[in-house]
Amino acid sequence: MSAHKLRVFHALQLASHKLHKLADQELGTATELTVAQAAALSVLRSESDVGHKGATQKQVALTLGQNESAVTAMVTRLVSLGFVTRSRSARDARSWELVLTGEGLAALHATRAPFSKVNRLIDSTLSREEVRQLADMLARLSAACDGVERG
Amino acid sequence: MSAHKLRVFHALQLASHKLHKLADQELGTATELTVAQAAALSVLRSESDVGHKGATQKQVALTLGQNESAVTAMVTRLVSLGFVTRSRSARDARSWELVLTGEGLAALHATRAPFSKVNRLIDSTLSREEVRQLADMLARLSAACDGVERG
DNA sequence: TGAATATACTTCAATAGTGAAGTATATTAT
DNA sequence: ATAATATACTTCACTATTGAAGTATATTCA
Repeated sequence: MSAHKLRVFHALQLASHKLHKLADQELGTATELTVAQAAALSVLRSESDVGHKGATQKQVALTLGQNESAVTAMVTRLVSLGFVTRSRSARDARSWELVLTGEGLAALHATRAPFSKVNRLIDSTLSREEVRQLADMLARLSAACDGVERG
Repeated sequence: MSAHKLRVFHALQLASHKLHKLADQELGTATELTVAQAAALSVLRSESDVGHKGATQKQVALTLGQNESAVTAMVTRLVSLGFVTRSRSARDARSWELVLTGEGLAALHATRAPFSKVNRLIDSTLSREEVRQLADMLARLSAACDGVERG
């Protein structure tokens, strides 16, 4: 009985890894970004859209479920690539205000086409209804993981 | 419409990452293995069970969807931890025969309890039928990725 | 107000993976 | 048999992440 659930965990890790690798290969030929970089930039885009102010590294870490040290390293790379600016927050001198540059936004747009190749693969594998169910289950699993920290 | 599929891809990466991190935390306190190491060892156990001979690095790489260079590094770590032996194959002098040691098998067994905590989280989030469907969809997505290499 | 505590970030060593270029052994075709 | 090619693995530089320990700034409470 345990083997059954272990299989789900392993199946999730395997599918995630293979799709990630495939997506990185598609991005590699067509864009200047990796999957991980695109994820970070898209968080900055959402956060900036909402508040007009830049996001903090803490916000990015929470959204992506990562440690703050991972975000420090990622943002350092993105800044040196010219896709993000990092300036001290006026409200809190401990935190940074991260803002997408024009180049960052353009690079993020350029990921749409290669990502759509991955989308087509998913579409050719799962029905529309299955995609909906999958997204729902995955969101619930993510939320369940968040609950563990506190509970 | 594209955003919908992108969400599934991101949801998969996020859930996978969070569950992986959680599982590593559970393993960390209770075992000598990481999730990635347990995955590699469990491939060796299956392959050994079948043929009585050790698996090759190529077999591990194919099973886990990884590059051979990743497996080289992983096996080096597992050998230095004493969980795997690596000896030249009699049939093919290019390849290694990888075999689980007693300690490796014991370490793998010790992961069962911490992994079952992750299982319980999955069980408390998804119904039995949903777990079945999820595993099925993930297996199909993995297979679809494999098909891309050739097609 | 000042001391204790919490928060935002950084640094470091380590694991884990990629992809490109290389070595050594096998296999295939001429 | 040998030349061309394929395969199994290695090495290297790099991205990406963790977790522990540290710094600097905020917040809270006595």
